[in-house]
Amino acid sequence: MIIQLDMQSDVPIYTQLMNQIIEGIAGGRLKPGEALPSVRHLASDIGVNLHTVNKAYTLLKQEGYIQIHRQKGVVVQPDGLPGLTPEFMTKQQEQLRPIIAESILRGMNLDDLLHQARQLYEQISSAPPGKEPTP
Amino acid sequence: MIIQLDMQSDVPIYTQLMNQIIEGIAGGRLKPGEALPSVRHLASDIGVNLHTVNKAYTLLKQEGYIQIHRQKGVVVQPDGLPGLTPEFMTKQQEQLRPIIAESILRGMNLDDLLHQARQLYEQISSAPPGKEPTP
Amino acid sequence: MIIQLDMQSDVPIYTQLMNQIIEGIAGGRLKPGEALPSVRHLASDIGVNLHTVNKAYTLLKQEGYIQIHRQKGVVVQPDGLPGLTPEFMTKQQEQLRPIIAESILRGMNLDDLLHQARQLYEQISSAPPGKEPTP
Amino acid sequence: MIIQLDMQSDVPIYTQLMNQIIEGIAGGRLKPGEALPSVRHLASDIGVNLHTVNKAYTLLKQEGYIQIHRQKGVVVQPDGLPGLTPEFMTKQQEQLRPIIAESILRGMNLDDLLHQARQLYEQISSAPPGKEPTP
DNA sequence: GTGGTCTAGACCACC
DNA sequence: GTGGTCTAGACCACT
Repeated sequence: MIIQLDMQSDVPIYTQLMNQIIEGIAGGRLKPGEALPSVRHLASDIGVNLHTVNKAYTLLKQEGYIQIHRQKGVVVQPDGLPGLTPEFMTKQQEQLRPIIAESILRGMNLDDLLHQARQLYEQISSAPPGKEPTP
Repeated sequence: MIIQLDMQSDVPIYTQLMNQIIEGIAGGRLKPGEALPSVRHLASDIGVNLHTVNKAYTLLKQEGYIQIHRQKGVVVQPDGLPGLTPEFMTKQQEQLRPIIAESILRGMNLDDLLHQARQLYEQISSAPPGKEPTP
Repeated sequence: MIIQLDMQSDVPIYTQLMNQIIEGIAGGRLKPGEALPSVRHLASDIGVNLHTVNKAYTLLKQEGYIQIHRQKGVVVQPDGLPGLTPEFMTKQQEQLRPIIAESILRGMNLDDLLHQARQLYEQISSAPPGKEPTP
Repeated sequence: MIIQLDMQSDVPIYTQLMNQIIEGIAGGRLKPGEALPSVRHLASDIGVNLHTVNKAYTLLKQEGYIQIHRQKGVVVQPDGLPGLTPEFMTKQQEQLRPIIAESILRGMNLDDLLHQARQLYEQISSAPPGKEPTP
């Protein structure tokens, strides 16, 4: 699992971390039940502060994407993931809304937008780097 | 033009303001060339500090959505926007990526996602609140 | 004498006015002793406030470029223009300094900069629109 | 890096700050990748408000001269600048135009103007104050 | 009355 | 401790 961080970005490092781990799970590169590196290990690997990794893990746990065991360490949620709660749907709409508004304003038509979304959906769920999905 | 702000939200007020104005333009409730309220006026209307509105306007100007006109005050950009520049497409992808990844992880299928996007697109561009253009 | 103003510019209208009149004199389109339109006339011609034109004229007078007669109205200074005072040289350097610094930083070499300056010098002093220099 | 501000000048403090930092980079006194003082530190050093420094830094960041790095703080842009884009050339001409017009009007001949430009170019790019790079 | 600038003080998110 | 955000109040330049 390779993590790419942009230190100049205005999106917080812990958020970037969360996003990349979520993408990893969504793409199948991280399987349910699989172990994640320890806070200390990951922090030194990617060269960020312990607190930063810790915050990302804590939030991922709160949102139900991972489990934090005292002994086994950090593992990807094996018991089924959160699902499409009403809260999530609301959050999703609020996030999509400004992106779509700007796209409209720049003259993007509906088909192009949907095409873009489809492409990203397939790209993310296809999990290019890492093992082939078990045949 | 009605502005709805969520003071509890973690998204900055000036960003909420920007988004709502962009949505207003995208939906046709704000027409190109139309005047926007002055910084002071809008600030007292929505009950925030003058500088907060000023920051939103300044950023909107920098991104080309509005003009700050020496005589007419603040007006919606009458010439079109830059359009679908490569920079915009990259930004859009980076914004969409984590949203779609999380959707995948929560089990949303492609059709539902596209449906959601279509609905928002139509909702935003239909300009629901406000009078019909006088026939 | 045609005046072109940019209402969106962040440079004040009265400054734009001054610059254009100075350019007009430098280019020979306005001759020493020649009359300029009255404050009222010019203001209504270019669609700006009386005070704005008045401020431009007052400053031009202060700097010695024009004279304001109670009866003859406003005329281009016939008695010889200010000249290269030490104050002007200082001002000029302070204005050029940041422009040149930025040019250096963007990789413009000295020859290109000088070429640019020469071109502008010749362009401005050649006075394309208006009468031919008396043969 | 010594900053000299003129509190009486009509050019805004944040602009003076920007210009001096740009000159510092152009002259090699500030090297690409080098750290700049924090907003608070610089503000107290030069005796202005924190927000004034912040504004200068924010604008410099927007124009690509510096980066605001999540870990290292504020650093001089390590990658080069955009270069001589058409937008820059246009902006440069619009800035030079009134300066040159006024110079012509005051009787400065072309050679003297070019001499002045060359001198400033060399003065700025020679980086006078500061130690020689240790041999 | 408009936007632009500056100051001051406070809280928060991030690292 | 860092930058980011918000508030508040003041003065000025411009129109």
